[in-house]
Amino acid sequence: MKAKVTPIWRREDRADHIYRVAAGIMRRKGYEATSMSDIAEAVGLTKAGMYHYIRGKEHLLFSIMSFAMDTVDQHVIEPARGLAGAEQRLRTMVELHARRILESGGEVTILLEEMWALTPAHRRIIRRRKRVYFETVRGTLKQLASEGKLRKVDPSVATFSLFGMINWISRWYRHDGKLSSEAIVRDFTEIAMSSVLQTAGAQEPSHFALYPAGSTL
Amino acid sequence: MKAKVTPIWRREDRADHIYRVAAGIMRRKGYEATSMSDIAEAVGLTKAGMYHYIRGKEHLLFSIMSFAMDTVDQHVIEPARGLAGAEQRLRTMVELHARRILESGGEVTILLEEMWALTPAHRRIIRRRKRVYFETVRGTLKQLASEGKLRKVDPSVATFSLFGMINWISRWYRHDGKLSSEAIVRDFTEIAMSSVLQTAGAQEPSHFALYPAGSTL
DNA sequence: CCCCATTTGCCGACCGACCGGTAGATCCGC
DNA sequence: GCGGATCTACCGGTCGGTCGGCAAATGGGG
Repeated sequence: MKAKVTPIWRREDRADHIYRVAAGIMRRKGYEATSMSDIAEAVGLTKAGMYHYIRGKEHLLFSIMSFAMDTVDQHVIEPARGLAGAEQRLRTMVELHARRILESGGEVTILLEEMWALTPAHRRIIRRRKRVYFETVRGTLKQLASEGKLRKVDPSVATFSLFGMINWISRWYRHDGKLSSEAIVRDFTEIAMSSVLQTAGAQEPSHFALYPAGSTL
Repeated sequence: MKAKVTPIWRREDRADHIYRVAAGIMRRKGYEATSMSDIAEAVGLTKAGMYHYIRGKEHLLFSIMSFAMDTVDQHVIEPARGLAGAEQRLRTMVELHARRILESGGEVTILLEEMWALTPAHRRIIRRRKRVYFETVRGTLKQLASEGKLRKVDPSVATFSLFGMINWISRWYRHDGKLSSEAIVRDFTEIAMSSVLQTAGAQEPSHFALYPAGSTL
C-alpha cells in the first residue's frame, strides 16, 4: 500500500544532499562525535547505502571544507579583488564574509576548524587555501599601513583579530534572534573596520600617553 | 639498576597533573578524538591506574573547564571589578585575559568550546559561569554607551566581537613566534579597545553618510 | 511489445579495531 | 600484614567500513 516515493535523484544531487546534511550535524556535534550512522539516518539511508555515494568519513569532511573554501573564494575574495582602494576592499571582504556566515547558517565556518581530523595531504590543501585568504587580508592591511590608515599595530595581529571576530559569528548568531541580520552586518562591519583603521583626526592613539616615552617596546 | 624514581606524588597533585596533561592533549586533538589511553600513556600510567584518580572522561572535561573558569574569575574578572571607569575596566579585562591566554598556552580557552560533550547538568553550570562573564563585559559596554563613549553599535554584537577576538588568540599564537608576547598584548588591546570605543573627536562614524536617513534600523 | 542481461540503488549482516570503563590480582612502603 | 597505588586482562558497546545479494530500472535484439 505504501506507494514508494522514488524521488528522482540525480546521483550528484544525492551526494550534495549528503554533504549538506552531514555539515549540519557535524556543526552541531563536532566531527568526531558525529557517526556515519547519524548521518545515514538523517539522510534516510542505511550506512551501507550511503557509502554508495561517498568515499569515507574523512573524505566527506574534506569535501565539505573544500566547498566552504569555494564559497569564500567565490563570494568574498573574488568580488573584492578588483576594488580600487585598500579600505574599500577590506570593508567589502568583511561585509561579504559576515553576510555569508549569517545566510549559510555557519556550517561552513565551523567545520573549517576541524583541520586535525584531515589526512596530512588533505590538511595541506585546505591550509594552503586558508593561507591565501589570510595573506590577501594581511596584504590589504599592509597597503593600508603604507597609506597611514592602519593603526600602529602589527598587521598580522590585526589580521588574526579580524578573522577571530568573523569566525566567531557563527557561534553566537541565532537566526531567530532579536536583531535583523542586516543590522548585525552593519554593526559588525563598523566594529571590525574600526578595530584596524586609524582614525583620520588622531594620528596617535590616546593610550600612548599612558606609557612613559621609551618604555620597553 | 634502573633506580625507580618514585616521585612523591600527593594524591591531589597527581590528579592535577592528569588534568594538565589531558588539557594539553585535548587542546591539540579535540575532546572526542582524545582517548583515555592517550592520556594515560602521556601521564605514565595505564588506563586502569589513571582511573584511580579520576571519575571518567566527561567529568575530566568538566573539571578542566571549571578550572578554566576559575582562572578567568580570579585573574581577569576579579582584578577588574573594583576599577572606577568603565573604559579602564574594559581595558583591564581585555589585557589580562589576553595575557592569560598567551601565558597558559591556551588549553583553557579552547576546551571551553566543547560544551556539547558535557552532561546537561554540567553544561548548565559552565554555561552559567560563561554568561556571568559575558554579562559583565556587556554591562561595561552599556555603561560606556551611556557615557557616549561606545560606538553606535549594539552592545551585544560588540561584546560577541570582543570575545571572538580574544578566544581566537589561542588558535594563532605560537610561543616561539617572532613577536614578543608583550608586543602582542599591547597591539591586541589597542585593536580590541578601538573596535568598540567611540573616538573622542568624531561623534558620528563616517559611514553613516552611506545610509539614507531612516533606513531600517 | 516482450524477454532477459546488465547496471544501479540500496540494504541486512557482519568485521576488526578501538572505545570508556571495571574487576581482581599484585606490588610496595609503612 | 594492611592499605593505597598500580597493573593485566577483560567487558559490552560503538565505531568506520565492507560484502553479497535483492529489486527496480535500463536497454537492446527479436
